[in-house]
Amino acid sequence: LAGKFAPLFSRADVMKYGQNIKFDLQVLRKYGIEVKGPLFDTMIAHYLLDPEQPHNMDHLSRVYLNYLPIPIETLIGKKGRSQMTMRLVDVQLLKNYACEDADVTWKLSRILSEKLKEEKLENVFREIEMPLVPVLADMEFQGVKLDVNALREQSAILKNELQQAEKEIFTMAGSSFNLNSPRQLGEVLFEKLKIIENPKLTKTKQYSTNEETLQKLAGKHPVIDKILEYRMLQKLVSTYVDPLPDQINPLTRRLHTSFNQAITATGRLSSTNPNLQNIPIRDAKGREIRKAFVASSENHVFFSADYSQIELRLMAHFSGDAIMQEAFRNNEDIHRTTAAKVFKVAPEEVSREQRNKAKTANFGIIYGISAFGLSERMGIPRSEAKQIIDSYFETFPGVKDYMNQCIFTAREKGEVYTLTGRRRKLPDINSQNSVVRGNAERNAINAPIQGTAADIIKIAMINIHNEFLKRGLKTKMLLQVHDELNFDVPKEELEEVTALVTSCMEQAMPLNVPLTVETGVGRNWFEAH
DNA sequence: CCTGACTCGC
DNA sequence: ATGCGAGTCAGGT
Repeated sequence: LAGKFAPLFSRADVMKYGQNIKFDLQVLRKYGIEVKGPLFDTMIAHYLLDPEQPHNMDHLSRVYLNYLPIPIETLIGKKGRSQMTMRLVDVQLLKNYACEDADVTWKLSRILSEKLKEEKLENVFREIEMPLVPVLADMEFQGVKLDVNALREQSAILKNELQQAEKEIFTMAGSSFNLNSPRQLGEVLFEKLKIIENPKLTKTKQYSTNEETLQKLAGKHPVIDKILEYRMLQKLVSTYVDPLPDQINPLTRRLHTSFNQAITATGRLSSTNPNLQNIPIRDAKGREIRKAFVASSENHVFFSADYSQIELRLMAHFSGDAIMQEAFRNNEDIHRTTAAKVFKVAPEEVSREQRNKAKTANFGIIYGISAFGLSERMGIPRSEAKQIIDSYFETFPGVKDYMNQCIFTAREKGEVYTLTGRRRKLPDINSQNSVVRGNAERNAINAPIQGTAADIIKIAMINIHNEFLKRGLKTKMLLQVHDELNFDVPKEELEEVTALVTSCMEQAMPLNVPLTVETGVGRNWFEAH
């Protein structure tokens, strides 16, 4: 049956409609059918119209067609052990379901297509989101090779350290308990050992034992450092080292993530099953895990390319701030330059501490931070934080104006936009509740920046994918981590691919500051990054 | 099966 | 009380 439709699917002049059409592409691919040409995904169309709403078909059908489709549960049962597969469903029931599914998708597409046009979202839909679908499908299909032995070795070492830490903690605490239970840990620390007077509580009145809280208590009792060590080791083992090998597909022997294109409020992708966008890097022990993400063979290398400071560069672009733009045009170390200007010292006189504070301030700015937040983050008094912020805005007056402009636009339009016209609605921007309103104001500043960065890397991915195809390269794009792309490259293609990827990423969108890309290469992700 | 606390990434 | 995500575990239903 699939064969009869194959010629239609391969026609570049026929639009293919679907709800979550990446899934259909992948199913058809299993039957050797390559789908070509323009796509229309109702899920993604609705995501662009209102990213924070649900995008499942039942919801869309109810809202736009005033119709409740046959729930899939009536065919295959509820989720869980007893759920059947589509193959086992009576063919007459399946026919009704499938035809209705196609009909609802088509009817939705008529309505959503019109709305995209009316709301000036057709361009980002047609030129970015739809062309990205087959790119992501290819990346997911390709998968990444995992060195299982490397992880097994790490697992053995970490579990030893974990046992040792656990033993020492129980000795210091004078009893055993479930260390993975924050509640039990809190009772031991604050009721049994009584390490401080008035412990911080969570919103549900439990003792707070999170990392930030424990860091502040580190000097009070030697057990605290051990607990922090235990937490780190436990996280590495239970989230990465042990589960990852179990998620390898036995047929392909690769790890295949899913990239979700219709989840985030800002336009970023997200990654699940497994999430390969949060593999550890900051901590040395965690970073070792990246050694297990390897090139597909001895003749291939793992190649990584990431944007340098893309969000701050976008702040410089949007704000038009002359000082910040100049720093990027001269390819300066932006945190050092910021520190020099904010603390009024020569760039070469900037201390490590000053640079770190400037770095925190730069990130805080993108997120719309307050003096309070900055003081917490830097571990300094609020008055000092306020001085830094004042000095920051004196240094970069355009940034301050731009931030106010974002909030003004949001109040007027009830939404904010990225460079491609992608939008985020901000219904709370005029809320009477200052907490709720403050949140919307930070979104108004952050969403255009984070969202434009997402637009840019999506454009780069599409162009890179097309160039690979056009030039007949065997290199495969594997992973996207928000400002970074990773590839499996045959050694003989490395030179060409490095130039091509760098160029596609740097030239993805013209801005009034340059975008720069840093690349790395090695046998694995650890070496490449 | 759900929620909260926690911790990993950009 | 700085933005955006996902996974694990405990502990409750």
